[in-house]
Amino acid sequence: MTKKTGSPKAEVTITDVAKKSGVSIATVSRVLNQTGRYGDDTARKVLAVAREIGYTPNYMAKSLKRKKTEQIALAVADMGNPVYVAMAKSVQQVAKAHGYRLVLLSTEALASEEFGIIKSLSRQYVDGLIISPLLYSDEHRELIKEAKQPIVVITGSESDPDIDSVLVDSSQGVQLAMEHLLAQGRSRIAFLNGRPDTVPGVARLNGYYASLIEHGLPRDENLVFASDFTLAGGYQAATQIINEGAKPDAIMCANDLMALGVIRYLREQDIRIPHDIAVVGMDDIEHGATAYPSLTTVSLLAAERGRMAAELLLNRLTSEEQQKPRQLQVVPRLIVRESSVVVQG
Amino acid sequence: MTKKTGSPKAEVTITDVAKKSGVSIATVSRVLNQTGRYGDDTARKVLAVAREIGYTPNYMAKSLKRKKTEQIALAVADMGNPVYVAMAKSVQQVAKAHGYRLVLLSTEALASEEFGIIKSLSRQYVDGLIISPLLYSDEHRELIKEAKQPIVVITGSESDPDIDSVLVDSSQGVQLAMEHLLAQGRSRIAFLNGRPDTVPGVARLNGYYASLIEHGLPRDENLVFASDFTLAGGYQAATQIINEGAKPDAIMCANDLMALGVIRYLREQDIRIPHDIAVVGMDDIEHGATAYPSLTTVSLLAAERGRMAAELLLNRLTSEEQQKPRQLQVVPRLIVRESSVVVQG
DNA sequence: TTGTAAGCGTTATCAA
DNA sequence: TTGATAACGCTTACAA
Repeated sequence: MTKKTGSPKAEVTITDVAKKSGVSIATVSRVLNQTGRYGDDTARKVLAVAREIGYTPNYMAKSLKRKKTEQIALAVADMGNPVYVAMAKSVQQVAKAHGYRLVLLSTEALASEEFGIIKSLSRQYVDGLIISPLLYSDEHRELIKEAKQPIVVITGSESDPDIDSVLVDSSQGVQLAMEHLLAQGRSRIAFLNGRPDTVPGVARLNGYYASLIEHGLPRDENLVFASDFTLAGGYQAATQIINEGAKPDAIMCANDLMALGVIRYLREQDIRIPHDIAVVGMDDIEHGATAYPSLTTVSLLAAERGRMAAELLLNRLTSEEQQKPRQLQVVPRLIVRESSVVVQG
Repeated sequence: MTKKTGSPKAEVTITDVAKKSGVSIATVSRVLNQTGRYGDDTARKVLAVAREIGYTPNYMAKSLKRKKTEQIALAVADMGNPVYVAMAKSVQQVAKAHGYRLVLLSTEALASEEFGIIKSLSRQYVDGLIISPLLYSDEHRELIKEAKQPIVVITGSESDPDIDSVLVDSSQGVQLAMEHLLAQGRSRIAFLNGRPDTVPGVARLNGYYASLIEHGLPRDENLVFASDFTLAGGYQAATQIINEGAKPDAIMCANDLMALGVIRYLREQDIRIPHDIAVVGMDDIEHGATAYPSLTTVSLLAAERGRMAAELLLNRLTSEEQQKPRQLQVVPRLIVRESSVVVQG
């Protein structure tokens, strides 16, 4: 009997193991899952046969029956943003500690993808989902409530009492940074937003306006810019900010990636940071600390939020009793580095 | 009839739809999948009912029957490394174009995770896998050949003719960079490796030694360092390189992330780059172009390799005829930026 | 055009 | 301690 190379390898099932070891499939199942009772000899035999013929369980069948996959998913807008990677890492830790695996889903900032994931969660083969949606409309919320699997949302400050959420008020974060900039004597502060039609986009812009009002500063639309939440987006927007003559003495960026792009452009133009223009970001990604000059930023505690969300979700998944939805909150923290304070001397 | 809030939502199945619309489950299936023949009226009715009672297919059952999930997985060592993100993005594009979804798996540089993924691929609920393993032992290869689902490996130059692979000789890449540094008049070139027990670690170190030999340079073990393939790893190693008195005039880093960490430390110490020490990385991540000074690097065409691997895999998945395994290769490219050439004037 | 029924590979209940 | 057997929710011959 020869094995035809390249032919689709036949699936060896629990039935094969049962036949070859002369027991019933029920017994094989019990031995393999160490459930119920079975004899020592039987176990040895079954295990040996299973190894010999290369049995490997079919998880499709298994989870169809058990109604669980022991996997959770994390859906974020852009894996290219280190802040989401940091979040993913802490989610993965928690998941692993509970015997769950993490599946990463990148929506590429597409609302359609977000919808798709929520709508047919079972297609992801997971028991639950953590999602940090870029868009969070009523429709999103409706879908989330109707979902058959537990979902935890990581988002801004607008919470829905019926949805498990981990919140952070990034508008407040922007205000923190604005205070700082103002305290440093900056007065023409430009705001570089990411996509303004997104949850973070809206919140951060609002924070900017709120600061202006609080400090009795004029609202100058010529100082407001928008681009993508990316390095390239920041770089590209910087060319605009500089060349359209807005003449700011500081640029408040909606995230670190953009801020890094801005720094790059300013440096290329020999504009001194922070002397000529101060730059502040948001998210506290590792590259910010490493940049030159190092980037002042506002931490939104991504890792912490990931951990909280994961614990919330796993608690839902593993605990028996029905608990009502919970909203957890985290508060932004300002991290001052070189890009915003002029060193005298 | 009241809906008990918070109670586990009951799964609505194809049977419910069938009952409520007064047809058989077979018909429902046909309508929902637009397969076989069915009457227009029936279709309308079924669709309406399905929507009304919120039917959503159970993918577990579906793929148990059909033996396909229309998903593929990409397993990489560290999602925190932008080079893998770039790779993931191009894989995702190809996958999407073929109607497949991409599931991201991060092994956190753990060999055990890599093994686990290959061994029980069915647990990932995917039809195929692309893996860029940090370790690639005989055992890895054995497992890959025995796998029931197609696997494509993205790795160095040591190919196995029985395994679909996308290769790049990073040793050659290091040599390219070394030529460049030597041409710039550097003579005490330190090598900062990542984990030396990994595929890239071994290859890159070999490239370094090969260059030395080729140019008749002495092999000085005091110039060889190793750390993690991360930003923090690079930073930490730089403190060693500088403080242990190796006195190099250039540092060849095994990847960009490490190089960025090195640059950070050198700058903190007011060591001029490239004047005092030139720095070169490898991978060509976006942050390298943005760094200060911008980073000379060697592109290993990550995006390109991702695309090739994805196409190879999807071809396996969708084409009927059995083809024999293929090995594709890509060649490294030097990208010269500020960190390695002194500008005169 | 539709329905019946046989699986897909498991787990789990119930007898033996 | 073990074995039949009925699900799990779906697709797909085969019949009607």
